[in-house]
Amino acid sequence: MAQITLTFPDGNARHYDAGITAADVAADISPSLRKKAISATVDGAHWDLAWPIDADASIAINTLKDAVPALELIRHDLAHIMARAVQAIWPDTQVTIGPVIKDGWYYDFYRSEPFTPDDLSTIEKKMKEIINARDDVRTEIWDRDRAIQHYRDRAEPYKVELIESIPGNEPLRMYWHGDWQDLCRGPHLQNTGQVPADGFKLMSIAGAYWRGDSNRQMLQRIYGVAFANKDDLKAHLHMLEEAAKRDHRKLGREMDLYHMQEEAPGQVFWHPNGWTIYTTLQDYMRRKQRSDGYVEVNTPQVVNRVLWEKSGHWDNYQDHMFIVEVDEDHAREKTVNALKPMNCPCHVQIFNQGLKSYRDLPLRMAEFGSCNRYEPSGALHGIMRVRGFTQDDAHIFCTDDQIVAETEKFIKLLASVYADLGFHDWTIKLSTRPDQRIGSDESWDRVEAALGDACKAAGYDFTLLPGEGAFYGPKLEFTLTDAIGREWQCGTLQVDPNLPDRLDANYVAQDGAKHRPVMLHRAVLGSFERFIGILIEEHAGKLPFWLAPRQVVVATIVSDADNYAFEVVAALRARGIRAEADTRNEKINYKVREHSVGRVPVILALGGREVEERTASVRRLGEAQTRVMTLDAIVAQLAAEATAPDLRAGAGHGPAVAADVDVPVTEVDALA
RNA sequence: GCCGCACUAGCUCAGUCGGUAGAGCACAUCAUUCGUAAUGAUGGGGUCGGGGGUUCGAAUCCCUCGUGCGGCACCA
Repeated sequence: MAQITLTFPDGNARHYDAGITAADVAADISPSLRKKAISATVDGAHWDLAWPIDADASIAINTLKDAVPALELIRHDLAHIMARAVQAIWPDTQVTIGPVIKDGWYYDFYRSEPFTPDDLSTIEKKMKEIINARDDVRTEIWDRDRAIQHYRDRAEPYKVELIESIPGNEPLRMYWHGDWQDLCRGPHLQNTGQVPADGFKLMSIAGAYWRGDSNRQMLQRIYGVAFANKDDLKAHLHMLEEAAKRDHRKLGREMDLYHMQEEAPGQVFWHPNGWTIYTTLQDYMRRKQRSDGYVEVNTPQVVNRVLWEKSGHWDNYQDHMFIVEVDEDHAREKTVNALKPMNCPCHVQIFNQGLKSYRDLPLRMAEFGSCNRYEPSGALHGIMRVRGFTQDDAHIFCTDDQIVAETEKFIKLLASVYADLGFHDWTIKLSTRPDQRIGSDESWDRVEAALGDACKAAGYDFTLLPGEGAFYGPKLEFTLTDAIGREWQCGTLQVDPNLPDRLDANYVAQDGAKHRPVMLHRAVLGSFERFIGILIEEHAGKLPFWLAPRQVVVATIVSDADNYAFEVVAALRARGIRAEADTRNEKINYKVREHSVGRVPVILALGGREVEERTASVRRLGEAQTRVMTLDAIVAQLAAEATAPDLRAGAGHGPAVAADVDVPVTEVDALA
């Protein structure tokens, strides 16, 4: 028997017969380790204790104290334990797949009767029985035919299909605890008793399509979360409760920002407070874009279907457009229009007016474009996914050679905006060529590389989303996360050589001939609606002072201070600060609480002393401490804080003055 | 769009077995002039999401439509 050398994390090495299992290695170290062990890490791979090791390797024995492998195994085996529990309670249930996900796992079942929320506690109880039974985990290698026959005999067609779709002809690993069996590549715990029985919770039931295909059977998915112990579970559940308090839908009501109602599903009724955030953000973006060399345009809302047919959207997205029919003069055929679902075809119409020269490129054409898309009902989500929204949209018309530089310039603009708005944790995803696409592979190679290079040049990493690009070109997605960690695409940049072609855009190049420009579709915020939703959740409603809809409330303690309160409000408003007086006949405690709940960043309290001394007691949101300051000092300080970041002294992104000067793009470029 | 769940006063929620709807906050009026997260009293407020059905009788049971929530699918 050949000998192998296994090296331990402390650098020591031992020699064993080839084929020794990780469990035997653990036993060789100590009997207690053999008992506590859950798995091994062999040359970096997560290794089942029962698997043989055939060659020299590094090895580490894992116990429940090793968080990464432990959580992986706990969650993984809980998926199997849950499937066993479900089949024990409802034997007519078919099992499909059950992977580990962030914080837990899910398992998809087929059963004719729906699971109810009450069933979750029944299943949990059964799972705890299985854990307490401490059944040993056992695996066997089967060949495919035997496995397929087994699942045919058991009337488990989903498993049959699963095996048949596994490429190659390799044998499969079968897995048991007790008399329950599943198909699984492992690794696994030694026995079900190694799962902490009080560290998991079943969370929800949901529908999910078999194999993610909406044309196929809808299965029932049960989600669970699991941690190494009860305290970690409790901490996780507590975090979810805290996150729910930051939900923009809840805060939107509490702060009186907006509402939505049945007659206009997926569309926002902005209230004065919310609209203040919106317009403040829009003013800011307008300045940022102008100083970055964009020109701003505005295009029609209702556009004849002919343009959408030319652009190709009618074929692909007709069902997702709001159709507007007009019956002029009772003509036999009504004119069919669509509310614009995007701005790009209209921007090409502007580009196409007159002749464009290569000297005009890159031409950066921006619009705060109101769009309407008939999104599927199930997709709507607060103000984050809506049917009526406004993009901070722009299209950069440029040459192939300008793609890298323009993309890098855009990423820098986006990074500067996100930093100004308090976001430091965002990610870039590069979506590459899908199966169904147009254009040559060489062209895809070139453009995908251009986007990746631009990211690196701007100093940012990205992750790949293979096959997720649009049919005409790759895209960068810039994602932010909401209160409970769901990711939302906000910024985007897409390379599109197709639309200029379909809409016959061209420019005259150095050679005197007409050439096609490339279009970069790009947005920093994405939609104002979604971005404001994220902004609210990120700041838990406590927006930066310059964005806060109600910046200062001047609250009187006695009615003798009323006139001074109006004077203070007037002084603040004279400096552009959003201030209002609260002279109601209420106690200061009451006023402080109400405006704190309403997320007003600064409360100025006025009593007899303050009237006397022309001061105010300054209370910042979230701080119990107050500071008495003179009125002049307060006005000066708050006026400074109310200034948008791009207008502050030393703001790094382009001269603030230039923002208001109307100059052609090329000249701004020269300035930049 | 699909699966499941929900919808009761402006908001948050209670409402037993089918017997004619309640609380707190908010709002209004009055009293109170108060020093940093809820002063007290009184009062008004409801087509129980819409429609249909079962029943002597429906917030409650059934059907249907709408909207929302959690997922899935979708996201030009």
